[in-house]
Formats: sequence, C-alpha cells, structure tokens
Amino acid sequence: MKRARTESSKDDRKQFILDCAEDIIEQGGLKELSIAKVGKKSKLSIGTIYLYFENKEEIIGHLTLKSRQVLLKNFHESIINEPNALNQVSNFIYAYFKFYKEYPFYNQLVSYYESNTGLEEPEYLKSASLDINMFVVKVLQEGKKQGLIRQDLNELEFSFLMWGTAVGILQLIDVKKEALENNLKTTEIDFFNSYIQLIINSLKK
Amino acid sequence: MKRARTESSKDDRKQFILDCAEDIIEQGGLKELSIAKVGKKSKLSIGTIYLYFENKEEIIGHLTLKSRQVLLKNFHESIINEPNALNQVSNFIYAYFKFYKEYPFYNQLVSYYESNTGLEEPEYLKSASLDINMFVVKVLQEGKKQGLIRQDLNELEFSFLMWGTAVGILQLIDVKKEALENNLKTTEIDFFNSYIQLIINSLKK
Amino acid sequence: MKRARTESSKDDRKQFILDCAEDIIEQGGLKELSIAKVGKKSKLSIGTIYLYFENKEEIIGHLTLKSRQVLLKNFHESIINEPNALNQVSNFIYAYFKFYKEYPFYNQLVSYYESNTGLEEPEYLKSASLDINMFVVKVLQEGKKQGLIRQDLNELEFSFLMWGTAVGILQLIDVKKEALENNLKTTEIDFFNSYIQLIINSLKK
Amino acid sequence: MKRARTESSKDDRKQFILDCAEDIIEQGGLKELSIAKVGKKSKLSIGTIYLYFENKEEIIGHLTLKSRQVLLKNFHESIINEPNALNQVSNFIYAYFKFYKEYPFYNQLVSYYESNTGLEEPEYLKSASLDINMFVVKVLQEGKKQGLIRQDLNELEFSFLMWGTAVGILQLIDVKKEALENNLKTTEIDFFNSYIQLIINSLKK
DNA sequence: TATGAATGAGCGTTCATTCAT
DNA sequence: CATGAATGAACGCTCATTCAT
Repeated sequence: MKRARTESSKDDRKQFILDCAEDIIEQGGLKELSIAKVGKKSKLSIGTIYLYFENKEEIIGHLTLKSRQVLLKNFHESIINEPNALNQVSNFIYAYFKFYKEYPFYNQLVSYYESNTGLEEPEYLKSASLDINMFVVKVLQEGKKQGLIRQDLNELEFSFLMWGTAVGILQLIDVKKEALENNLKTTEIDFFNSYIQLIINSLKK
Repeated sequence: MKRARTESSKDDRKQFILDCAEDIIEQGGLKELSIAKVGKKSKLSIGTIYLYFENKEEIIGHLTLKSRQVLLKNFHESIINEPNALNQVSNFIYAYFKFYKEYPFYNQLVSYYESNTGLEEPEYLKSASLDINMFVVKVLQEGKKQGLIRQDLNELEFSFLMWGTAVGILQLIDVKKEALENNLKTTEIDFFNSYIQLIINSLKK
Repeated sequence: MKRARTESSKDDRKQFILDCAEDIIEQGGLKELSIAKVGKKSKLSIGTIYLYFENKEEIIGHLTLKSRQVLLKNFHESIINEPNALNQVSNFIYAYFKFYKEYPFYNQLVSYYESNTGLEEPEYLKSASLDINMFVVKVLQEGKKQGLIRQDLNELEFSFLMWGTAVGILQLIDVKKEALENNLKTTEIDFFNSYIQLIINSLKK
Repeated sequence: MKRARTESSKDDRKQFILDCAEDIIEQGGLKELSIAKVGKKSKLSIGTIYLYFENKEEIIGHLTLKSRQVLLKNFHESIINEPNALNQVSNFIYAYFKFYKEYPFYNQLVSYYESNTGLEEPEYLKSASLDINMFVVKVLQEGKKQGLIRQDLNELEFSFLMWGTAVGILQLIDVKKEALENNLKTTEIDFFNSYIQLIINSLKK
C-alpha cells in the first residue's frame, strides 16, 4: 500500500518534470531545453531532476513517448462518429496536421534519436510507435471490408508509408513555408490537403 | 596565370575544408560539427578555417549548396537514355534514394536553417532548391505531353509533394530500419520501391 | 539561521570573486580582466564564476558600484570634525586623491560603459554616481549658508565641474607623472594641491 | 637624392596607413582598430603594414602624435586676430572643445598608453605634448604682460592644470551626457562654457 | 619591398553531470 | 529524498604577429 502510494507520487513528480520540460521546448524549441531551465521552471533542484531521470536523453525520450500517446489519442478521437473508413483516413491525417500545429516541436523530438544520438529508439518508444501503426492498419482493414480500399493493399506497409510521408510533408511545410507561398502561391492547409488527396487516391480501388 | 593558380589553390583549400567538415558530419551528424574539429581533421589551425569561411554557418551553407547541386546532377544523369517520362520519374526518385545513402546527413543540412537559427535560407540555397523543383516540373510536363500523366496535375505542387514525402520516407528508413525489418519483414529497397509506386500511381491517368 | 548563513556565505563568495577581479585590474588594468583569470586567481572554475555573476559586465558593474560607495564613504569621513565648509571641500577633494591612489583603476571602471559597450550605465550605477554629486551639493549649500561661498553658485553644476576636473587631473598625474617631475619640478601632491586651490578660489566670494 | 625620394615615399606610405587607421577609429572607436582592417582599408597586405610599423602600438602612437599636432594647429588658429590674452585663453579652450567634437576618439588615444599598456609615452609623444604646454605658457605670459592675468601665476603649472581639467571635463561630457541633461538640465556647450569661466576667473587678477 | 596565408592563444559563455551535505 | 554548488570541457570566434615566398 505504502509502496503504491510512493510509486504513484514518484510518477506524479516525474510527470511534473516532464510538463515543465515540455513548456520549455514549446517556447523555444528543443535546443532551449537544459536541465538548469527545467530546474528553474519546476522549482526543483538540478540534483532532484537527476533523481527522476538518468540524463537529459531520458527526459526527451519520455516527452517523445508522451507526444506519441497524445497523437494516437487524437487519431482515435478524429474518427469517432465517422463510419466511412476512407473518411477516417482523411480525418486522422488531418488530425496529424493539427497536432503538429499544436506541438510544432514534435518532429524535433521524433528525429532526436537519429540526429542527436545515432542510437536506436528505446523499446517503449518503438512500442508506442507501433501502436500508431496498428491503429492505421485497423482503419485500412475496415476500409477493405467496406470495399472502399483496394484489396491488394499491404496495410502495415502502407501505415509506414503514411507515417514517413506525413512527417516529411510537415517538415517541408515548416522549412519551406516561404517557398510554398512565393513560388507555389498556396497555403499550408491547401498544400496539406493535396497531400491527403494523394494518399486517399492511392488507397482507392 | 599566377593569379589563376593562386585562386584555384584557394578554392582547393576551401574544398578541402568542406570535405573535412563533411567527413565529420558523416561520422557523427551535424551536431558533431565544430570549427575545432574541422581544424583537427584538416590539420589546419582554427584561425585558418576562418580565413576561408566567415563563420560556421557559411560552411554549412556551402555543404548544403553542394549537396543540392550533386543531387540535381544525379537527377539529370538518372534520366538520360530514358525517353519515357514516367520511367524518368521512377529513375530520379530512385536516384534520390542512392543520393541519400551516400549523403545520409543531407536532411540535417536542409533543416539546419529553420531548426538551428530560426533564419531563412540564404538566397543561393533557395535558388538551388528551386532548380531541383524545376527539374521535376519539366519531367512532369514532358509526361503530360507523352500522355502518360494526368492533365489536371499541378506540376510545381507535385514537385513539392514529392520532395517532402521522399525526405520523410528516407528519414523513416533511417530511424525505423529495425521496425521495418522486424515488423514489416521488408528491406529498405523494397519499401522504397513501394513508395515509388505510390508516387507513380498517383501520376497516372 | 541556516538560511542566513548560506546567504551570507554566498555573498562572501561573491565578494571574494570581486576581490580577485579587483586584484587583476589593479595589476594590469581593466583590459587584463578575463573570466579565466578570475577563475585562476580565485582557484574556482570558470563555471563557478558564472554561478555568481551573469556575465563579465556584471562583475565590472559591481566593482564600479563598490568603488563609488567607498569613495562616498571616504568623502563623508573626510569632513567629520571639520565645521568650515570650504575646508570640507578641500578635505573631500583630497580624499579623492587618496582614493585614486588606492584604486588607480577607478577611472577605467567609470568609463567602461561608454567606451567598451556603447551602452548606458545601469540604473544602480547612475544612482551611486548621483549620490556623490548630492554630497558635494550639500557641502556647497552649507558653504553658502556660512557665507564662505559666493551666492550665485550653481551647486549641482559645480559638483559636475569638480567631478570632471578632478578625474582629469588625476589621470594626468598618472600619465604625465614624469613630465610633471622633469619639466615642472613638482611633486604629485603639490600639483594636486594647486588643483585644490584652483577649485577653492573659484568658490570664494 | 634618390635616398631622399625613397624616404619621402616611405613617409607618404606611412602617412597613408595612418590615415586609414584614423578612418577606422573615427567610425567605430579605438576598439575597432585591427591590423587586418587597416590592411583592407588601405588595400595593402598585413605584412606591408608591419613593414612600416613595428606593431599596433606604434600606429596608435603616431595617431596620437598627429592628433596633438592638429590640436596645436587649431590652438594657433584660434587666437589669430585676437589681441586680448584672456580672450585667447577662452578661444583655445573652446577650440579644444570643437576639436574633441570633431575627433571624439581623441581621448581614447590620449589615455591609450595608460590604460592599455601601462607603459610610458615614447619621447616624440612627450615632446608634442610639451609643445602644447609651451603654447599655453606663451599666451599666459602675454596675459601677464597685458596686465590681465595675476602676476603670481605659475604658467607652466597652470598649463598642466588646464590640460588635465579640460580632458576630464570632455570625458565627463561624453560619459555623463545623460546625467548632465536629466539632472542638471543643461547642454554640453553651456556646461563647457561654465568650465571656461572657471578657468578664466582663476586667471584674473 | 611586398605579400597574405597561417598561427594559436585567447576571449566570453554554456551546460550536462557529479557529489558532499 | 533532496539539494545546489561546483566542475571543466566545449563552443564559436578574434586578432596581433610571423614568415616563407
């Protein structure tokens, strides 16, 4: 009993630290995150931060985890009340766009392991990642059942294709915003809708 | 004559420094690039580096420019002797895959300006970027003429869609290599070919 | 209690760092002051210095403030037991001479903000500066009351005149010491006394 | 003959380099002066600069010399057509004010030896300095003859007093400009005129 | 005479991590 | 559990001076 309470209060503290770290990133990007700043924001000492997390990387890992969980939750919410599987696809891709607008630092977290450590993702991150894949797979399977999606589709493969292309498109929107506006004379949202159409068309029979 | 030799030796030195910088990035990512390390690798003093480049950003800018030029060159080479425009598309997308394998740090360079400085890309980088877009546009226009590509296609928009999605797919291949192998039981190259198919299908009439 | 002790030890450390910085300036001028040198002198690491001061400027600011406070204290002490306001003037100008001999780097600190940063002095420095002016003003007012100083004197203006001329005379004594001795056949102290006479005469009725 | 021509052309070159150095200081203060910048401005190589001057200090020394010579020339010009010696004093002090406004970097040069090297001034600087003193001495002697200046005045001593106080007043005007305006509600020129009056009054019988 | 490439110690500043309390 | 002072290597960058040509 006592253990349980302690554990939970430890988790609360952990979560609190993560929230503070998130605030910092939200305001200035991943490069602004430092342990000292987390300490200041949380009003905990630096040493205490290291009591709950082994190192900075672990904090970033947990933030990544959390953001993936939030993303999946958003995906689920985006399709309730929408029976048509193809529309569901549109919906959750669009949910990703909104998610990215709300957490613009998300891709920085996602690409953290690749660009900043060269290390593999830890197991819990892989797992959260696969959860998202499985969500997509289920929607695509339902689409097949509904006869809206071509039968020869490899759902899991397509889930990876969607994941990769969506991340890339959002990065491009971020980095090339000006080029899109000046050369293509389009808006972010119109461009993203073209991307959604690209995906939808390649799913149809 | 003497002038020409001197200028060229200065350019050689510049190129040598860039090569060293590239080596460093190749081995440890953009975050590993520091002037001191370039100095060590090139066996030049720190001051000498600054004789050839005004600051670190200029080095990164040159590397980015060079990689874009190489990419465009690869694109051009990938389509000579291939008359069919749709095949040309396959070819240059695949050329991008090969390019990325050779310059795996490429995307880090691309996103450098946004994520690390908050500044816009300098004009010469934007221009090199647009050159690539225009290459793609021309191939797509030719495809329309050949009756292989749907007439309602917005070529420039599609060039951006290709750019963004291809970058994302290659990143995913890098980061999720293991997941692709373990869960999807596929190879990088097969997965990338699926991506090419996705693009080709969405171009066809 | 514990808090008080901690706070005071932090202040002690701060003061210790300032003392080390002062030593360095005293030995080689303001241009010799560097954080690394302060670290070496204090046997603290560079990082520790930055634990107590935000940046080098803050260190210089504190030294400047301290020296102004010491100067004012010396002024006060120089006039106790001296009822005659004109004598008080002589006394505190002479106190400035002694102060400058003890803190020969003083003028370098004063002109630091203008010549080295182009920035204005921070408010607390301006305030300490004005305190000194107001001390002078009070003495001059008292001199008027005593009928020793001409009634048409603008006290505040004269306090600035004294400030400026005294600084200049002491600088000259420093830089032209040899010329004073060789050409003028006088000593520092005699020359400075002539300056005091100049001031006193221009105050008299 | 040939030697003479060579020497003179060498002097021309030296002068040209000094002019370039002066331009740089004029634009950004003494701290902006670097040999590389002088090289760029003069379109001479760094090595060539070192052919004409042993080190940076020597350049600064020569600039100081030149400015003292210009100052003396201005002093002379300020008193022609003015027979009254007391007015001559006013005139040349005011000429100093104008000189300082035109060459605001002047005091930086003057105090360079003290604050930046701790070394004595070289002989040629001392000599130029004494020339200025002697100019003042002559005017003061003339004033005595004219019966306008008190007979007990030590002219040489007073020339040093003037020199020191004037430099100090101009420094104060520079550094404390804001304080003068905000607290004293006066202008530079009015304040400087008060200083002139202070000097004139202390000269009078 | 003239060049200018090269040096390298130095600068102010940051920050992940440790550890004695 | 919790603290936070302390570390020190690393960063990007500057610049007076040297020296081989």
